[in-house]
Amino acid sequence: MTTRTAEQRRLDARVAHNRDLDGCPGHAILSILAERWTTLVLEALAEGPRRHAELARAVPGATQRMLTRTLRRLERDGLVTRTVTAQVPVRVDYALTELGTDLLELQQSVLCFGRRRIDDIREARRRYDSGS
Amino acid sequence: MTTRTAEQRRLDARVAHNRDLDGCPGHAILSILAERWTTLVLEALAEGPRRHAELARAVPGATQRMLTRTLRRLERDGLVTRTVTAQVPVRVDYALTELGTDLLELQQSVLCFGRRRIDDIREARRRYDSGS
DNA sequence: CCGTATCCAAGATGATACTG
DNA sequence: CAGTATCATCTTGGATACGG
Repeated sequence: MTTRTAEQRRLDARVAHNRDLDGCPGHAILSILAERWTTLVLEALAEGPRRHAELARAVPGATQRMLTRTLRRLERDGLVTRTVTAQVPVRVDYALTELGTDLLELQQSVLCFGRRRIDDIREARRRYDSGS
Repeated sequence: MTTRTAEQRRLDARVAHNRDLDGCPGHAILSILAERWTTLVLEALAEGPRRHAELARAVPGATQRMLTRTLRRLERDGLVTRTVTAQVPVRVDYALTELGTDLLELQQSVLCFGRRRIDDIREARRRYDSGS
């Protein structure tokens, strides 16, 4: 007896659907870009390789922990390279890959859209918040 | 005596920098798009107005709570309109605004990028994860 | 200089049950 | 049909201190 309730069918649909979601290329990209420090780090690398300490200065909002974490993820995703030079103290350089440069361009489109439309969004929020 | 320690100066810089960050148009857009159900709801509305229940069917992954929450935020941001028709039972229609349609186009660019590059990213992840 | 480990707060999401 | 309320869980991000 396969008497699944309507409730059960809905749950199954959700599970299946969520599997699809995780495979969506769009969401993969968004989850990379939307991480708090990703965009700033990519921008800081736009004009050439930078040492860890230089990036820390270029992105003063990030704690060292978050900067390192962000860089590790970008490296894992093939967006930046990490080069360690053995000296005392150690030297570490980061640079954009071709893939990283490509993503940076998309990031610029998002920024352009934001600049073009952010006022409309903020205005809508004001109206909504005052209306209720 | 303004003897702020270097530690204190760094903290101040972070605070100031983070204020700037929150005002960045790019991050505002990304925080909208990156919410889990935003893209799917916008897509479901691409071809015309939909009732709440129709959206629930179009986005089966979302619970009713999340669907309502997502729609409320999109409404607040001026991306969709919400129209209530008094009848029994009540009828609620959602539709994209011009601003919402505009954002949907940006969303398509992100999706295109993902489709074009996702394999490179996944390959990079495999390499990274196997290498370490 | 560069990175890691620990602890913690806040927000996002989800499960579930209930209402006009 | 559409929405709300409550509670649990997971993920992000931040503070702080320590290590090679």
